[in-house]
Amino acid sequence: MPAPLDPADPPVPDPELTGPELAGPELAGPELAGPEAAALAAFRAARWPTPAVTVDLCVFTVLDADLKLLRVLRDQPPFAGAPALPGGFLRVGDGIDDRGEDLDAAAARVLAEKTGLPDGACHLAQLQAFGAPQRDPRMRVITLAFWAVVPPELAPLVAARGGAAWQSLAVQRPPLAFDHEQILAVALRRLRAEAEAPGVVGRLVPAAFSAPELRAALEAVTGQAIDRGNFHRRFERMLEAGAVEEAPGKRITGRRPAKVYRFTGG
Amino acid sequence: MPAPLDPADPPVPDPELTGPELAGPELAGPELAGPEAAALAAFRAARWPTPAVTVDLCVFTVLDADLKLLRVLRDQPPFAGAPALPGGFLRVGDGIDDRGEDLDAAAARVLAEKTGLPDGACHLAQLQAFGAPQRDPRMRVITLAFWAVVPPELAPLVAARGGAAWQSLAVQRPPLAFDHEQILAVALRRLRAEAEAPGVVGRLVPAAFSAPELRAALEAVTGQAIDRGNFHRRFERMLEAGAVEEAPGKRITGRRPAKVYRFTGG
DNA sequence: CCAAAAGTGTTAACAGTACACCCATGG
DNA sequence: CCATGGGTGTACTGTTAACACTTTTGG
Repeated sequence: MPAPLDPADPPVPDPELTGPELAGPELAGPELAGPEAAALAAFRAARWPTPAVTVDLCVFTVLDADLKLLRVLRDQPPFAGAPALPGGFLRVGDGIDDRGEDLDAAAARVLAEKTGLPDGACHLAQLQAFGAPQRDPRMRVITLAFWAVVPPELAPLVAARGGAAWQSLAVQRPPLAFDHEQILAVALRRLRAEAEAPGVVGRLVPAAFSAPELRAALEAVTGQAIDRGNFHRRFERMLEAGAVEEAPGKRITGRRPAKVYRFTGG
Repeated sequence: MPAPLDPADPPVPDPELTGPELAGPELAGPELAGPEAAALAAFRAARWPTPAVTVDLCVFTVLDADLKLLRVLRDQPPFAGAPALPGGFLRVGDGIDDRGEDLDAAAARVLAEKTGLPDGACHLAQLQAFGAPQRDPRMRVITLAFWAVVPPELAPLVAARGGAAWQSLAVQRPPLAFDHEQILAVALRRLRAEAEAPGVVGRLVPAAFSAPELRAALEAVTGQAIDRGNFHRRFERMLEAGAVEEAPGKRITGRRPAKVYRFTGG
């Protein structure tokens, strides 16, 4: 079971994260009148035990026809030294007046923190929640898992930042900490299922790409070979549908050069 | 945005739900020694603001070739009197020694509470988390949405219990409270995508069913007509694959009786 | 010229669509 | 006997898989 908790792991109470406790009665009242006010105050005064909520990211990219995952190395126990998914706490504010950030915004923020990439450059979508009671040995932590795809041209930029690095998924590797292997398995299924969806397939290759490059990227993602001829016809359909268009230039590979294309915004 | 909170809505602090606050330093230490103990204690002592976490269910059934949703009526503001998805709080225990229940277990428990149905009789799977900051006007609440399919033969049993009732999705209806319409939309997409998956299709019809009944159920779920002849061939493939088998008896409908089948456990 | 990779074509099998037809039953 | 609906067949179409062939390049 995982909690990213990242570099500034547990014992560093970020002033932005720590605030007044959740729903203290003395914080109860914003501006509300009528019969609802009583119910509101009572609702907030009742203290349910609440779990810690984190966001974990499965960030993928395809480099050199090889599917890679962004991983950090934990510097705190538990699992100190082990690789893990990048993640962070969901910002909740005080829960009453300051409601904190949306789930998607939290994922985008963590992604930006770990990669330094501008928002919108990557595909980012929610996977599901993971919350087995013992998934974090320290306390009850529920994580909202997201998956993301970073365009190959941007991938080298993220490695420069501290901690994070690209790990090939095609080779033997040490297991991820917590239940992150389980999360990765679900994310991989989702990535494969949606590899050809608009918004995803466009991030598997550079902005300008050749048909063989796209085929190789899809092969890297799905893990199985794609017939060249059959793929070419699928690609021609994408051309006719207007999903891709020819781009200027040619791809020089040492042998016969290939035409280059780009995905159309629309 | 939603928080089910259900009959026993906010101001009734369930003794099973309320416990010591999360991660008080005085609760820090179970049995752990070595250098990890310090980090553990520090981690637990640091208090992050945590959101309330609930579980909301989109429970479907097909009755009389009509797709229906299980809904409750709220008896507390906000949205008093409005229909809503059944739901409840995730049990977390104290988060340290008592870790509470798994997410799937929470969903199964809420489903059992609202329907009285035995576990395993229904298909139940996680959808995703919904947590827009203002989805509940009272405070920050994150809900883990699940979707479920109840076999038609068991559906009449649930209406007997308090509050919950089946609402047809084919007719005009008042909107659900909070963001439950948004959750329902996602759940419907998922139901339609997985309607023919094993474990789902078997819950759309009674244990003994005729081919036309299954066709009608799928039509009710997807909302569009299915050709009889084409469906028959698909059904024959299911027969040959061993997914379904003939059952004794005939379906007497007033016209020509139809053969009855049942889904095979394997 | 040759190897390698890009690009093109051919074919069979299969699944989906649309529609026509027969058969069994209750009234 | 007849209307209704269960059950069956057929022709057309589009997609996929498998594989052979041609073209273009660098060495």
